[in-house]
Amino acid sequence: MKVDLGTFQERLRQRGLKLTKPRRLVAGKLLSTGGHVAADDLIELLRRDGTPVGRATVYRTLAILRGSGLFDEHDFGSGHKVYERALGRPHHDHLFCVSCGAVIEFREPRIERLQDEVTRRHHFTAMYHSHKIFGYCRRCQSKAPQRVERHA
Amino acid sequence: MKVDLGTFQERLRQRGLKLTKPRRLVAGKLLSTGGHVAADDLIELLRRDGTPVGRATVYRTLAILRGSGLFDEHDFGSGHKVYERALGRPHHDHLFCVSCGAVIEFREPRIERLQDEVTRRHHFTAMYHSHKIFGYCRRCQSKAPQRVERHA
DNA sequence: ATAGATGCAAACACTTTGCATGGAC
DNA sequence: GTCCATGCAAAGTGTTTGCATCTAT
Repeated sequence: MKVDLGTFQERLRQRGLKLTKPRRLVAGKLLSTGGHVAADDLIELLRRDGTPVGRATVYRTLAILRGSGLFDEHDFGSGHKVYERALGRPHHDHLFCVSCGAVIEFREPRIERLQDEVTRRHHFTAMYHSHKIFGYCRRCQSKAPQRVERHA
Repeated sequence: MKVDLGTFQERLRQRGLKLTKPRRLVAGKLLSTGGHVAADDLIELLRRDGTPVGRATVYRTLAILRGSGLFDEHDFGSGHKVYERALGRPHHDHLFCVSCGAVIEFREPRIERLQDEVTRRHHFTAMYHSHKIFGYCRRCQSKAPQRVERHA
C-alpha cells in the first residue's frame, strides 16, 4: 500500500477536514524524512526549507496523522514524542540505545502471539501495545556497565 | 526479601546519603500505599497526614528510590510517572485499561525468553524493558469500540 | 564541624489553548 | 459565504534547579 499525500487527503475528507498548505507541508516532510521524528524537528526542518509552519499547527497536524492511523507515536523517554509512518508498513517494536539514542526495529511474531494469550487470560481487549527494550546497541557495547538486566 | 526502611537506609549508606525525616516519610508512604503512585499523590497524602514534604524533595527522593532499584518507574501515558515497589517482588509487565485506568500485572516468562533472543539477534545489551498492552479491562469491555488491535 | 538535604519559588521543556485573522470548500 | 484552519502568544503540566537555610552524621 502506497502512503502519500493522496491518502492523507482521503483520510481528512473522511473526517470533514481540509487539506491545507501547512498540513501538506507537515505530512510531506514527515514522509520524506522517514525515521523517528519529533515535533521540534519538523518545525525546524520546515523553517529551514523556507516554508515555516506554526508550532500549534504542527502539533495539531501530528494529532490528526496519529488519529488517522497514518503515523505511530512513540515515547522513548527522551522528553518528547516521535512519529514514524505506520500505514503500509508491518508492525514492529523497538530496541532503544540509551547511549547513542539509536532506534532499532524488531519483529517477533511469537511475542505477539503470546501477548494475545496474555490478554485472553485476563479477559482484556487489547487496542495497541508498546514494547521497548532499553540498553546498549552493538556500537555502544563498550559503554555498557557490568550489570545484568534490570526490569522496569 | 523484606523491603523496609532499613533496606532504604542501607542503600542510602552505600551511596553516602543521609536518612532524613522527609526521605523516611516518602519511602514509608510509598511502601504503605502499594499500587502505582504518582509524585503528586505522595505530596497530597503526606500533606493530609500533617507531615508535608516539599515537592522538590519528593521528586529527589523518588529519583533515589528508583536509582537504588527499590522502586520501578512507569509511564502509562497519563502525563505523570508512577512508582511501584520493585525489590522483593517478581518482575512483571502491565495491561493498562484506557477506560478506567486500571493497571493489571502479568508475568509471561516465554516472552522474556524471546526478548533475550531478540536482543542477542541484534547484538544488543538489554538493561531494562517496558512492555505495556493498552485496551479495555474485563469490566470495561462494553466501552470498547468494535475494532481490531492497532499497534503502536 | 561539615557535607549533604530541605523547601520555596523560579525556571524548564514540551504541549495545548484562546482568539483574531485567513483560507478551503 | 461559511466553517474550519492558522499562528501567535499565553497558559498549562509535570518535573527540575538555584539558593539560602537547616540537619544528620
